[in-house]
Amino acid sequence: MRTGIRSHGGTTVAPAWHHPQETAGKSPETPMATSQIEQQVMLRLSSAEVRFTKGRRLVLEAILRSDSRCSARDLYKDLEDEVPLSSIYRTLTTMSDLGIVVPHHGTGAIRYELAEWLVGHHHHLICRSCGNIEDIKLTEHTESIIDGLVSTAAEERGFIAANHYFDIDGVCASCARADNSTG
Amino acid sequence: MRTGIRSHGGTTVAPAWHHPQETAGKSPETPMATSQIEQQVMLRLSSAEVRFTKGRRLVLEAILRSDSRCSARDLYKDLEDEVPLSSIYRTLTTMSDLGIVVPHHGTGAIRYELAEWLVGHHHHLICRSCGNIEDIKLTEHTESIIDGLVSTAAEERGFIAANHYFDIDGVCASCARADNSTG
DNA sequence: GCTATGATGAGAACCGGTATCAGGTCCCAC
DNA sequence: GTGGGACCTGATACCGGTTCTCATCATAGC
Repeated sequence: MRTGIRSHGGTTVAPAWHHPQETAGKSPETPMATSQIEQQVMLRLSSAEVRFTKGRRLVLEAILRSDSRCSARDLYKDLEDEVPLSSIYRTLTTMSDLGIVVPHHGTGAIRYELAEWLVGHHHHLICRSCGNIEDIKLTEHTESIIDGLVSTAAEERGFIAANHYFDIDGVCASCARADNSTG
Repeated sequence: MRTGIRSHGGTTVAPAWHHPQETAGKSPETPMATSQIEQQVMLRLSSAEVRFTKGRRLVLEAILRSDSRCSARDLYKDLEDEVPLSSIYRTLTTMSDLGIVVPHHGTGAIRYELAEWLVGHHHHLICRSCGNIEDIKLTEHTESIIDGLVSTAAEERGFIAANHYFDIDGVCASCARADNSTG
């Protein structure tokens, strides 16, 4: 676990947390426009001497098109006979190592979403019933309270905090309604 | 995803979030003693009409012995030629459905830890470098602040919050030291 | 254009987890 | 105690997601 470097028979890059933008925990107040995101991704790829090939562009565009986090298979559905599944996996691994996308390990397949430095800092409402995950942005005031709690808890233990997860788990509005009406 | 009921060729039970102790989000201030946990687990199993067999007892004891969250394979290492791997998987599924253990999907295998109603509410410091996860308990005051943030964020969106995750990701003290000394 | 290096594509291999099913165990009624 | 039914176990086959392999292709630099 120490090195964090994976190969997959292709490009080998440094793990995400070696990128200053991640560890600083800074992310834009408002998400970037799609074209701007593509620019930023190209920059990061080139700074890691990784080519922005057709396959990688197609995968990135598919991720941008999809409104929620997506698995390799989801992307493959979108990109069938344009990019083979193995290349999608490879691209996701590369982009994850470069901190462009973030993997979410849950039930079933790993799902990826764009990193916070591209789409802005956010949290999640996770529905236990339908499994849906809603992204939420908290107010600046709330975030500053959370930041305070994080730094206190971390500093007390000699831990260097880089990021925090503040996710809420429960039952979403529509499932709660459905559950009420069916008993 | 709706029903949450899995079979696995064995016992079929209601999913964890149907148990009042979970959804109420209440957990003891201080963790129970081992024997007391075993008592509580027996109670929950019997209330679900699931037997506390030798295999299940051995798996539970192995979980109690291990100081951190463990995977089916970890337990198998401990219980080799006492409980076969397939039975360990089955037991973990059963206990997870009954809300006795909680699965953590991460890199690699699913790792299980005892549910909060048995070991108390806690949060995590996750080291990106060595992968170690440290359990931390926050002060009552801090928890009440978090509870406030949770209910505000949830209520605004018609979401019924049952639990929250407040985990901090970064570099642990020992990895930070190692990283400094090696450059 | 040539060459070194990186990237791709197809498919095999791997691995964690689940399903199947025969056989064993336990509980309860009689 | 014994017979029956429900539950549980153990061995193994199977499945789906992911990674590896390797031949081939593309690109940048000379």
